[in-house]
Amino acid sequence: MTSKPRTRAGRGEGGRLAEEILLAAEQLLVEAGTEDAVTLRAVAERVGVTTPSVYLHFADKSALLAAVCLKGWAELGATMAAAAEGVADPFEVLRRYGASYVRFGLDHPVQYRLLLMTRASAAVPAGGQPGVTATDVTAAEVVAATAALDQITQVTQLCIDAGLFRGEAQALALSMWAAVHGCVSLLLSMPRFPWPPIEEYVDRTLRMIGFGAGLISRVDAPAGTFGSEVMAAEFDATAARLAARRSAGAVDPPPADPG
Amino acid sequence: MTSKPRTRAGRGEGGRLAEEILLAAEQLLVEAGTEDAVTLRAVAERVGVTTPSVYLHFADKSALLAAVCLKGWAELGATMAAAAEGVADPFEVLRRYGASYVRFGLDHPVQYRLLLMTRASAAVPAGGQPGVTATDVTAAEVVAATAALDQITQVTQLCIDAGLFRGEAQALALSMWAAVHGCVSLLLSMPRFPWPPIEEYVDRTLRMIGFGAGLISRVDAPAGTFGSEVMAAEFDATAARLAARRSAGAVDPPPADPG
DNA sequence: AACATCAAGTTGACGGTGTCAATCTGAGCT
DNA sequence: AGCTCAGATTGACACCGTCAACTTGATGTT
Repeated sequence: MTSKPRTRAGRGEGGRLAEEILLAAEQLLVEAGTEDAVTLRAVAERVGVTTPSVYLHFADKSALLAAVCLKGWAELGATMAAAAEGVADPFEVLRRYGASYVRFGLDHPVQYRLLLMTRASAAVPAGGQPGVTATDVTAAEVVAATAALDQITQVTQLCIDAGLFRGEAQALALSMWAAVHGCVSLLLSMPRFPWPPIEEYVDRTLRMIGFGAGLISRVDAPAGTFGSEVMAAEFDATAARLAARRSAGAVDPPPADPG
Repeated sequence: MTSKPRTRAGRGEGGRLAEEILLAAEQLLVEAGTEDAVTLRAVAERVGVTTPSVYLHFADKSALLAAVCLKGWAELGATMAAAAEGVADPFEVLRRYGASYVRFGLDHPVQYRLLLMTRASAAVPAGGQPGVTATDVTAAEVVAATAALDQITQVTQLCIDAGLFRGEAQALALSMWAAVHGCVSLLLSMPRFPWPPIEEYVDRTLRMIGFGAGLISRVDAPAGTFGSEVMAAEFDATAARLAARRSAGAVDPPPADPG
């Protein structure tokens, strides 16, 4: 079964196997598209090593899976940043962050589900350094997950500074996170549901939560009430004026196709 | 191990065990808080029967788990309806639907996760009758999941009829679903994250997505653009007028504490 | 009341899983 | 050349979901 003879690792170089194991696990994960295809035996065989050897480098199976997820999530921050590069308008940055967040989730469905759609990954992000030894991943795991949130929070703060939002950046960001995460989660959980075109769905959700953030952060309605009839007329007037000023060219030109 | 002697079931009455199995599985699920505590052996022992007997009533383990989830989700529709009973304002109904949806998810964490936070439960809700034989649950599973969505969609349509929203009800409802589901999913996935008070978090998210729905459904900005500076002033003016009219008592009185 | 029927339930086993204690082995230092 | 101990293996354990073959007993019929 084992193909390569595999020269044994030297004294200090034991960590080499760790990387190979990580890679093999990741391959199995994306190939099969489900985490229960990632068997310690399958991983070990692919690397060309016996099963219990995995335990020399990972505390247990869940630690291995966590490490795999972590590896994928490292890209997200950079991806989001790249999607918003050169964009000055913080509101537009927010939209692009959201869009690339969703795209990332759909591109890495298994990792996303493992990290953010399972029970009780540890949390309290205080002081968690990414100095991950591939064993105490549980702490670093949450750091990776909240890194995206931090990025969103920062841009939200910029929106506040620009006078577009009001209130606490973190609070607004958490709700926007819920919206984008909800999109990803639903799309992943119900792939056969008759969704509208994904891009439209995501964009509509982003505009709703974004506009909502702008408006709600200025309305000091008591928590727990919506108001109703008044709003209809008010929204109409606002929408009309926004459209008018928009067509007058007072804002950023529409960006190129967000591919 | 088996406590009761268990009189054998009669000819046509084989379905009696099915219910007991279902109940035992549900108990194990909520007691342990995780689905992998629900072992066919554990379930069988709790009922007082041997393991393979389960297969006489459920196709396999996943069918059993699906049936358990289904049982829990049956309540949701009624819960949502009850939460909005006697409320005339469709916008307020929407808020209460959302709040009770989230509350339901947090109250049934395991069932919620199993049904809406795992991979690829079947879909295409067309014509799926809830005439569930406890075996072909996969179809009825999705019916239960989308029942809540349908309820939201209907009230969204009422909001459209009332002139509060514009556009396609289903599309708006899907985005609002993403927001509330996102709240539930995040709260369940990261219980140790330093969340703000849950009620505030949920209410804020609901107001954001609700206001956003009202506003965005009237702004025909090209998809993929947000606009920016203009909005700030516009939002200020809108918020001020909304607050003024609100304090003039033009809308529904604030509801009692939504407990 | 005796009997045959066949759904309801059991027995025993298979292959697969994560995990671990005990053991071997060989690369690198002395 | 030989020691050392990190690196890797052996063999086993307990548990899992699942199934084919078997037993049992409540029921409808005679």
